[in-house]
Amino acid sequence: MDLLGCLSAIPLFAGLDRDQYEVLSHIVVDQVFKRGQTIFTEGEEGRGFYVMILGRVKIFKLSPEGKEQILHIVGPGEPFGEVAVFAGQPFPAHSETIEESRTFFFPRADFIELIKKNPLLAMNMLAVLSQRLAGLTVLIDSLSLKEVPARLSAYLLAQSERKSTGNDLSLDITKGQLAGSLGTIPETLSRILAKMAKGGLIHSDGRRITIMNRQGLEELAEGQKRL
Amino acid sequence: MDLLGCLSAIPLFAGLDRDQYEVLSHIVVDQVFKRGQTIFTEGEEGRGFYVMILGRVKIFKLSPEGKEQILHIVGPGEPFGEVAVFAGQPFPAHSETIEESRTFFFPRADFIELIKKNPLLAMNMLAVLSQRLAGLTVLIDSLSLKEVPARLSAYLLAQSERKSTGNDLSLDITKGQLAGSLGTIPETLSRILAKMAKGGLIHSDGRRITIMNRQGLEELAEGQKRL
DNA sequence: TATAGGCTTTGACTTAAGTCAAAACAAATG
DNA sequence: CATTTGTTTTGACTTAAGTCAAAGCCTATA
Repeated sequence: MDLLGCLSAIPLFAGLDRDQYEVLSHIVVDQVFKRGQTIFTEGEEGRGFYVMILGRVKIFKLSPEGKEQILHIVGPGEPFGEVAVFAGQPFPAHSETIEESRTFFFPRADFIELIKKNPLLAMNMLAVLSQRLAGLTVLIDSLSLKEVPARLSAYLLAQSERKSTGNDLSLDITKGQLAGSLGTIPETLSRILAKMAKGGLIHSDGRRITIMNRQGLEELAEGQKRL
Repeated sequence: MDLLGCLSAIPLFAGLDRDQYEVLSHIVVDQVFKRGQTIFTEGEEGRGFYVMILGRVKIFKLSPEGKEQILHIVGPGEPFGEVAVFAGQPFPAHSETIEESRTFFFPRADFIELIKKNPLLAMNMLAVLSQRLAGLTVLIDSLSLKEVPARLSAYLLAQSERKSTGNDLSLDITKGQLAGSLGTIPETLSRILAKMAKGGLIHSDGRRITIMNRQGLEELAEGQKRL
């Protein structure tokens, strides 16, 4: 797809006028990555931010022992790496593609110029950052105050909601990545899925999962019941 | 202190000119709270945001069983509750004063008008949100990838850094609140402090703590050593 | 200064979830 | 299609941190 077409499909740039798209198209850097490539590393200086055009990246923290906590999986249309642009700090996390990807890179200085002249763009960016903040808040809540079965239930319910595919859903990430998103490890995830299946809450076959008892899952997610 | 004096001491409003302070002073609502008062509740609609003038509030999540995870303790000069203004979502967490406090409240609609006309204000707000995001990122890292002794060590080191009072420091929150900030409970915190003292890492007497072995604490914080 | 309420500590016990190791399964590539 | 590489599952074991209950401390105020 052409530059302007891509740009106008990005919610962050919604409502901008022709001139502004023009400017954007001049400062943007079109990039392609293979699966598993690092886009930036925690601690690295942020020279700009990215918008995902096609594919997906994981944004994650890494422990010294190599355990990953995924903060966010970024899909098409979403920006990432913005924090480093505005906070004047290095990137606070790592990012790596989980599939072949295409991104638009916007150099810091140019973008700041642009945003200073476009209140709407500034408001859009404030909305994006605020939503991310709300998102991390939910993650903290779940890591600190819920146990793994509750987190997994919430994830499955959210997923079936988002895709509105009834009670059937197919994981769009590996179970290892799912474990990393839920703040646990693959072994534990595996055991809990097995337990949920045994308890008649779900039916699980590889990546396809069917919700057999939605209310049960909801109670688990709320912490009203235990597995 | 008078309105304008207070306003000009707030980093978020740094660099604004006289006219803009004038406008701010007209839309601001000066509020006073006693210790332990709720300012807003998770899920409540956000009609505006706050800046702390004097005192402190805790921003926290609550589990069904009543356990608290503190996201942030807001002190003088810092804004809070901004997410609800820009994300068009309800407040994502609770807030309650931990001491007698004075806040400035800025109603949503008025403030949005103002920010649309002031690129500098927008940039300042972007910086604030970005820093918060980076902060939550660190919290997630520590909750998910570190154990309690490491979190506590990091906290003590950061505290002694921030106050640059050598190896002596005095906790400025209760141990219960500290536990809530570290994602644990008072009993666990108490035991770990006792263990650290026994191990010669610190000396602890009520709220005063002396760092006896800084390198040891650093190793603990990094996860290179265990308690 | 007595007393009530909130903090903090300690002990005994339970448990969720992690580690380590190995097998079983998929799936990707030459 | 065969083999290599990565992912998922299972089992046996360990452990950090939580629960519950009780006692001990502060310290604020009446």
